[in-house]
Amino acid sequence: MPVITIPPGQPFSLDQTLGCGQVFRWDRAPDGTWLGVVGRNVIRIRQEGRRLMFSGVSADVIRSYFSLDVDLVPILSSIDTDPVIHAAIERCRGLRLVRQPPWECTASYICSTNSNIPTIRRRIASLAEQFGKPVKSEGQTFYTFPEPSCIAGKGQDNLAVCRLGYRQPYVHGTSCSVTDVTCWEETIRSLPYEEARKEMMKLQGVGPKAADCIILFGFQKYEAFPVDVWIRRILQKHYLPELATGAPVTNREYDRIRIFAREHFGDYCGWAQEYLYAARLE
DNA sequence: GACCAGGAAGAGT
DNA sequence: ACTCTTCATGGT
Repeated sequence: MPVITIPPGQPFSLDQTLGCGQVFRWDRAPDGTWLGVVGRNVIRIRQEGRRLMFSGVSADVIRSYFSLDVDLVPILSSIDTDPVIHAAIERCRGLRLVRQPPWECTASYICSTNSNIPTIRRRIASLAEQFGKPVKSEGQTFYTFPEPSCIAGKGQDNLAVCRLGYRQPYVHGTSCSVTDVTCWEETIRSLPYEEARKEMMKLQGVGPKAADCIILFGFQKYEAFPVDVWIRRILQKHYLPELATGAPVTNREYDRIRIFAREHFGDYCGWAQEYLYAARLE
């Protein structure tokens, strides 16, 4: 089995990275091996100290997917501006933002609205099983995440079994809009954050929160700061007490929070967001 | 049953 | 440009 040795001084935790809720298609076996489908490949990967044992793709793909080429220490130093984020960094040290395939990320976060993580995972697994291509590995069958044309082409009837609820027409509509994935990807990639955000929000089912998640997880624009109910709660408690407690995230509040975060945490506030989110439950 | 979950669209102001 | 309402599904 191929091995990557993580350079000394580069924090990395596979469990934190795959378990924090940024990705929806990875499963952890009791022995600590993670299994996931990325692109056309089934990946198995396990961490023992500073060694990563993996199969299914090249070492370069692993390094890129898990952002092991990103120098994490200066990023953590730059966002470590107060005791609250400091505690989150201590607790989740080694968490890295993953480089998610942009289209899969887009469809995933359209499916994520107003839902909990187990439900989101089931929806995305169902999309893959219905429309993706089967891939065999060690005698088991897995499914790639489907291209937009595969979802758009088969009509709404096949989509119904995925039980997306009111999100179904959004997934279908956006699948129809993104006909040329490569071209669409390059367009978004070439735009600066604010413009990419506006462009993403033209897609059906993509509002401010989903747009920020896609830009952060799919396009590595680290100044994005997605605001969901958890992040709002955390910021209300520790940073912005003037926000009303328990209220829904209005549009105006959303902007107020993300602009505060950008100024408070700096250019890498997206990393701060993920550390705060990952540490949310305690 | 009520309430919540990595919200967004559409209608009405 | 800002509220208010509705939306479908599953977990607790």
